[in-house]
Amino acid sequence: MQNNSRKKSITIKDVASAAGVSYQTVSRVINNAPNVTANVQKKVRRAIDDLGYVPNIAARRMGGNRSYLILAINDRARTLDNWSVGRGNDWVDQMLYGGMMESEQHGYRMVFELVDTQQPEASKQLATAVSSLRPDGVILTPPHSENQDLADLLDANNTPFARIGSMGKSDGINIIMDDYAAAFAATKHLIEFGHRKIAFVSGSPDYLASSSRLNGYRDAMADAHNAISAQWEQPGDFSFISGISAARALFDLDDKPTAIIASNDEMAFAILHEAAKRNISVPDQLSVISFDDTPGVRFSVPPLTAIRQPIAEMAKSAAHELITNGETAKAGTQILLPFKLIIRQTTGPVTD
Amino acid sequence: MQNNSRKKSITIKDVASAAGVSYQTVSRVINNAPNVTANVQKKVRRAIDDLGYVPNIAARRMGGNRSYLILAINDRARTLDNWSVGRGNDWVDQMLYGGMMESEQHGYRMVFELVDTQQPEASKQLATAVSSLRPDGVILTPPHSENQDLADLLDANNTPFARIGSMGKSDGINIIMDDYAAAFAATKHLIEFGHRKIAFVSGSPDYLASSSRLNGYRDAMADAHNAISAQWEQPGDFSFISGISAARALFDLDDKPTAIIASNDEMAFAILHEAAKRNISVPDQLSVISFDDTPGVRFSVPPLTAIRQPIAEMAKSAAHELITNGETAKAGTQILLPFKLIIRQTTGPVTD
DNA sequence: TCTGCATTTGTGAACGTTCACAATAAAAAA
DNA sequence: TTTTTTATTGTGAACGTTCACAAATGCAGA
Repeated sequence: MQNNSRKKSITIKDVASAAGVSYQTVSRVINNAPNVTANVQKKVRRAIDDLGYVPNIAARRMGGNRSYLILAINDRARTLDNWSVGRGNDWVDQMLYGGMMESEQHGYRMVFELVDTQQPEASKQLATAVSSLRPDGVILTPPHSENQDLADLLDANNTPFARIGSMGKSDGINIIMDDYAAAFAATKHLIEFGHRKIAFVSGSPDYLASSSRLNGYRDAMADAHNAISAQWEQPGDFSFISGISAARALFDLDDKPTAIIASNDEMAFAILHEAAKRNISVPDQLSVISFDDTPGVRFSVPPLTAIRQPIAEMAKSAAHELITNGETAKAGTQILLPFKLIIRQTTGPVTD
Repeated sequence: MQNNSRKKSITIKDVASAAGVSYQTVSRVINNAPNVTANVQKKVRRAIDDLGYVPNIAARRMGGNRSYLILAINDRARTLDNWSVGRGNDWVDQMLYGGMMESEQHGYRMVFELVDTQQPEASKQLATAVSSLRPDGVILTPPHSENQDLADLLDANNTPFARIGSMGKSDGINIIMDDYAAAFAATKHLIEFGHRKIAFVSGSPDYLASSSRLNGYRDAMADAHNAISAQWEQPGDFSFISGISAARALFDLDDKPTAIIASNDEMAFAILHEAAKRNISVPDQLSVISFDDTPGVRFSVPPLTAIRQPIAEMAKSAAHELITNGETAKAGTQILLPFKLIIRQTTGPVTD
């Protein structure tokens, strides 16, 4: 089978002549355009099926102003060592699953780009990918979803984008989980185990998620007629070190909490670390719940009970939004998705 | 920023007029074509940098007969439950890492498609993806790398493909690990722990990998002047049930082996299962090594020591081969990659 | 029946590249 | 020099689709 000549494929014109209509009519059918008689529709669809015609994505991009491509930006950092102990970046897998399924339904494709964490490399890589592919939308995942330079670049390029798993920003499309409800549920989970003295380590106030999570905790406590001692609400900024400070402050209290909710995994690790140092056994003497459920969480000792971001669903939602609303929904849309509480081994009943 | 009109981008003609040459000359520079004077090269490259020009991949596809796209086919099956315990499909992640890095260097992009395991859906999905994208190459991963229907389809479409992690077939480009060396190393690892009575459960004889692995085992044994009792070589077919049969046969022997090498993870699970049933403690009374290191392996009790397929490297190699040799290397190329022995908790010293 | 308007269908151009080949410039041979 | 050959540069067409608009058809109201 020689292949020196240009590859021949079935084109829209082949379908047109098979169906006895013009190529533009075939195009209308493909694009579900209005004003095509049912009869013609049927003829064309039959011809498409008979010939096994599939529109060429590159030609569609050339002719029109859509590329039928969604670009997903993920973090580049990973290592073989991580993989061999199961610490792969499962974001990619889940995004592909959620995003591809959705994209496919609309005739779209997803292209992945692994981007450096540092500027200016990140901007350069993104710019190249965008110029080359001209995607109809870009999905940003952590840590890039927090990178304003990338968002600005996309704005300048007039390319719609969605941030997923971000802590909440006010421009672009933001796909976030229902932080309030999640915090409420986490608190309730602890209350059901008999905990009353539940502490909360909040995240950086720069992010919308932080206050939502705090409010969820407060309302769940109020709901259970559980008074909150002011000292149980510790400030944090999502860093390990801020988690250590919070843990120390809480463990030094006379009226120690029996459970702590940390606003992210990193701070929860810190709490576990500090507890181990003081021989406070988890979950016997202390229950801990964290937010985000990043991959490393499964490997803490003991494995953390955590609120998990619904990554696949977020990607699906992001793709959907970009494909159907991309051009119009740039104004700071927030899309709220349900969370999931993954119960592992850091939560248990109170043991007096 | 209005966007009703067609999106304007920097084209090859913009670069041409900026550099004071014809667009074809710019094209030559982009494609590293010969017969361009150093001086003109420099002028053009400067103009490209100044304008931030990046060739449009869709237009390149339209004009020429390359699409600059590599299509990676992965298995569609996955579930949220798996993800929450860390059983994601890390193939996707690693392939993206290895494949993308390589593709990028050549101006290529990777597109992923998750394909059903059953025919005829699999063929249909692949056909659609191929017609729509017209990729310059396709990478097939397990279990699709063993699906001959897909290979035939690609052949009919005149689309080069590479199978990675397959057990070895004789057409297309096959990226496989060095099974012989891997089996040799696994055997040696056991010998170093003091094992002499090492059994081997082989895989289905339909696959090239099976005999390579068996030979590696035999040669390592010979190398250590370790005689192999005929009964220690048990046949298998990669299935759990065949692993059970082999385990029973071995455990019933008077001269029981102290270690078993299984030709894949599935059969190793079976051996672990049967050992537990008979209260044979691993690794104290029995060491086990498996091949492939599929994600589930880390979660066996105890976690299996295994030979790992170098997925990222395989993807890299596959992409490289398809991009540089795709058209010509269809005739059954085999590319051998180094393996890696991941030592976990099913191997240990002999305890008499 | 005819006019006018809405609906449906068709035609030419454009998108940004590469290909095939033509034209020019440079180098070698006469 | 002049001619021939070779290396370099340029031009028109093509790729497969959509867009913008033009043409044809259908259908109501006069």
